[in-house]
Amino acid sequence: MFNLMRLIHRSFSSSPTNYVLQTILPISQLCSNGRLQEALLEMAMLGPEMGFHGYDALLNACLDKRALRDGQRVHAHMIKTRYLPATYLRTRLLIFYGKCDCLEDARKVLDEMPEKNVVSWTAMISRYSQTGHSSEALTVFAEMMRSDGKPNEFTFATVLTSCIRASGLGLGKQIHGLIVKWNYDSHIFVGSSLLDMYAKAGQIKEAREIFECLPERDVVSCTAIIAGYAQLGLDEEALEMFHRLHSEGMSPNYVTYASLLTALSGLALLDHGKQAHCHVLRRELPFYAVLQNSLIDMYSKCGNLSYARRLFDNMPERTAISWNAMLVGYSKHGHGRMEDTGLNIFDGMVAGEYGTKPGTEHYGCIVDMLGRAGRIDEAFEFIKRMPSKPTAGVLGSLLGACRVHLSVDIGESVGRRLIEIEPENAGNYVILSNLYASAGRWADVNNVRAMMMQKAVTKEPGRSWIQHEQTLHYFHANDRTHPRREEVLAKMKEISIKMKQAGYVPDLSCVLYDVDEEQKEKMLLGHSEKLALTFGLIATGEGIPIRVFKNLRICVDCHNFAKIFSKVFEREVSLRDKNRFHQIVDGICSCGDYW
DNA sequence: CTAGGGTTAG
Repeated sequence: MFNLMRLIHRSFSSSPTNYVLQTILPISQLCSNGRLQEALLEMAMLGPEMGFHGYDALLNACLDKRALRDGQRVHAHMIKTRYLPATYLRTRLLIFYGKCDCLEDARKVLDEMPEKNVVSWTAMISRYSQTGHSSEALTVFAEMMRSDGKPNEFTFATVLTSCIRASGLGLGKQIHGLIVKWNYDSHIFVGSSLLDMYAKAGQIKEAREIFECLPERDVVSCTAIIAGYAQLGLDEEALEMFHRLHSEGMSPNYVTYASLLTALSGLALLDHGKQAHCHVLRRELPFYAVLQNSLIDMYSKCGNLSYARRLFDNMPERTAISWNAMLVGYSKHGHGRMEDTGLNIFDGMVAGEYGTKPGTEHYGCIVDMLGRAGRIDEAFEFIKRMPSKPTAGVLGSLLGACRVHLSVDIGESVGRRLIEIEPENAGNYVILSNLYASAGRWADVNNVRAMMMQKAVTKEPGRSWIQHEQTLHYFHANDRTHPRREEVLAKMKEISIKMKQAGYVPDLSCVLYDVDEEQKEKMLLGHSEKLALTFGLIATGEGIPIRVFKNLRICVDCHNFAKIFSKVFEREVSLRDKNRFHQIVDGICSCGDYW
């Protein structure tokens, strides 16, 4: 380098163009030595002779430091000296503004470019998409297509991520068509973006197919398919793909672990979750908030609140998600009981104490809270006072509360309304018919069933499982598939007698069929969570806690059964259902029977 | 010069 400089010096020292040596070379040297301010002083002394190299060096230095002010001075200098930058330099300017989060300025640079190329278009699209401005990203993409710009693999990889967020799968499919037409579909970046799009749209089969057709796979594409499954609650499939990633010789990174943990929390596999945690620590993967948040969630959903709390306390920086995960943990474990505090906070919001007025989601929280506490009338009044139309989520949580607290009238009105809004959601029909059943209104039960059949809505079948020696043992209601079902049934007969002696009274309102009482009792004993509990008693040694999981919400009768079970057999029982954790010790549940 | 996958929430 030094020799080269001397060479340049010798050949140009007497030439009129030796400005390169005297001015621009020092500027780029100052820039690369991090002495940006001095370089800017040099610039101030010069006119248009700054030229391409001078501006390029300065802009690069400003970009490195994200020095917005300084970059603006460079830009101003170009304008003042009437320098007309070429496409490359304009693109650098665009990227600079984009990375400094000045999207409007970046956009202006793009608009004023006499000739745009793929890079300038793509840089703009990518900045919009990375800052969450999905529809703007799509607008720029559309403009690019209209003005005959030809997208490349970079453009496709980036634009697809905005499709699902801003416009739905329709546009995504059209772009998919272009990708196939121009042969970018086997490109690994484009492919992982594509499969991610289909997965996020719920079309996991398509996503899997794209994944399988990729000529090569890497951590990112594997993580995309794992995350896709995990986000849809297809936890076993997610685990399967995680194993595949391993067996194909790749190493998971922190994003992979975050998604893996989602799947593990879904199945409540605490031991595997701990293992994943160990791997993360041993491999010294970056401990970003994303990863910590998913660990907090995993521990809390797997029943280990104190670990979750320890992680939370040790976080150097918490995001909103960390707080949510922790709060959800407490509330699912029944440590909530904070209706009055909640109402206070809400009133404070209305009074403007927190700088934000309550929005739909806050009204939703209050409705949920009141509903769980059995204050159904108040919750219903609250919904009427909401500033906007109540969402299906809010109505759904109130309907659930009506079921638990047997408020038939309000439940009926909420349920009917909900079915109008969400006719495809099987849960709505099921809860409404449960409610009718508990009131003995069998004609209405049949009516709702008929509506369900007519609209061909199907409900996810209820099942419970228990982990034993690295295997998950699944049970359906009246299970006929488990290899040890005979043993379980025999044991069930035996324990039901002991249970009754200890005060278990079957809650017949939990049966959804109009049959005689003896039949009802039999049906109750066939519930999947009871079968899993019984299996746990057989399979594990004395005094070992039994942990059962259910994919839907646990029924009132099974909850009661489990409480007495824990007392009679001196076992700690933990029951995790779709929404909540029930930690039962000596007949007392952590939820305080507050669902 | 420009690119893909991520945690919570009835």
